[in-house]
Amino acid sequence: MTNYDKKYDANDKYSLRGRVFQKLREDILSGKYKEHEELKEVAIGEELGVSRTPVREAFRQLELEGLIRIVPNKGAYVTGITAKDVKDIYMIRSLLEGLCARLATEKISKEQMEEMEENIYLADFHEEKGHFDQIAELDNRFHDILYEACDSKLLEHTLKDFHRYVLRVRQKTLATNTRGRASNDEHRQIMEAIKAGDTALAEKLANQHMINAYDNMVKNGLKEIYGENTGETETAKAD
Amino acid sequence: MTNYDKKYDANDKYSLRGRVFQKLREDILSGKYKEHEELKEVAIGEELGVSRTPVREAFRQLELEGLIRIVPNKGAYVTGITAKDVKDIYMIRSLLEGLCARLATEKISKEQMEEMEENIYLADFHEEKGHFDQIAELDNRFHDILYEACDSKLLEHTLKDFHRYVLRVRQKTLATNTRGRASNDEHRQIMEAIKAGDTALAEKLANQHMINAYDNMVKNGLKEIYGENTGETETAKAD
DNA sequence: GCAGGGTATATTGTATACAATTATACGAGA
DNA sequence: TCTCGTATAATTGTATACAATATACCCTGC
Repeated sequence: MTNYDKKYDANDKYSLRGRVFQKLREDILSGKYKEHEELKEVAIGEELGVSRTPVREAFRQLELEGLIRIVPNKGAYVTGITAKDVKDIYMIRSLLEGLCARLATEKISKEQMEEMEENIYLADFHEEKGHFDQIAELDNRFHDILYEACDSKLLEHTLKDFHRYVLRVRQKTLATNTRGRASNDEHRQIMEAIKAGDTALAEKLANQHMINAYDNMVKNGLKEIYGENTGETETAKAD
Repeated sequence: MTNYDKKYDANDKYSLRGRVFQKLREDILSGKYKEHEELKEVAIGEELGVSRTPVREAFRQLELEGLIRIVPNKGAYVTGITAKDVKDIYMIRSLLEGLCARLATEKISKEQMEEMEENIYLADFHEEKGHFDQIAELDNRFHDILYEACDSKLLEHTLKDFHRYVLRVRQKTLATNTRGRASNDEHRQIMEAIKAGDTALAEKLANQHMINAYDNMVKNGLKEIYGENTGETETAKAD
């Protein structure tokens, strides 16, 4: 939750535990393991060529990240994510992204500002070309820059948690071309407010950005398809 | 992070791992293990009469809760909590407690409402008697009621995380008699706003409650004594 | 045929053994 | 005396063995 040092993160990619953790998280977020699917220690271990020990430790971490649920003496199950969860996350994120934008306005470095401008420029380019994967990638990156710029490890970590969590929605909702452009336009406005040093505006725009993103999801049938495992693999803008 | 079911929480108190986890968390929060102290797997294991396995798993959880930091192949260290961490937490909590109060206004059950009123009544009583431990206990409970009443597992879990985390401050700051009464008065106002169904007021009051709590900490020398391990054991109102 | 119980099996929980890594102590050489 | 390197000890990382628990199936009795 706090005091994170990139070099020694729990996601330590050099230990077996860390690799198992990352692999499983990836596979859950990408939809390889479906909701409510049971994860068996030996099966995962054999698949990755490791013993149960690192797998078990990875499970404990995944549980605290909310990706799986461990029932004592029974098993580990991929957690479901409900429409209400998504709604709650966006309510929370709306406030916290606003706070983050406000702080970032005062703390952002020159390099971060430049990367943010470049990000928006590139997103425009890929938008015209219809490169949806790159757009999604840049969208994620925009928010990560913002998180890093707020100069609060705690807020950064909290927001990254929520952001990562909501990425699962991409497995559930369809891509909508229009949102890509709208989202990037909102990013640009936020960036300009930050550049202009207008804390209040930056906060307000970031608040609204989340509300818009959520509204877009609802419009695109979040509620209808939720919890049904449509097997849909198309990516959506999850912001 | 979500979908928590009390019965099968990670804090599972029947497994050794769960007990070790709770014990260590308690000991860190209570100050038995000081900041930057190294926790050795065998030592902890022997002390609690268990092997390294459950200790290691507990460590992984404690790390994700931010209470310790694990350096690969080196050791586990109790994380420090800086004055800036505390400031950040209160900024975040100010927003989220506000959101929570707003949601609770619409979702609170009759039983929760009654417990909240009783809580305030009892706090008044203990305030007059000077029962500081009970006041602190009731203060914590007030917030827990609020968290449970907002009808959002995610928000509840997030707020409880932050709340628990900030309890460590009690090891660092002195008790102030005046804040106890002021805090309870604020609780009463929040409760009355919720009871009256005034969402906007409830949110605003909860926002301000956090700001006041933080200001009080700063006044009482949070910055000065922070990170110095004063060995002070007196409890403070951490709200 | 069905309900209840018990045994077999699968799976997780814990302990221990072994490997890899890091820290420490000590001595040789400059 | 200082520095570097090597050997040794301490500690964590991983694998495996064993224990406890839950599940499934079959068998028995009605």
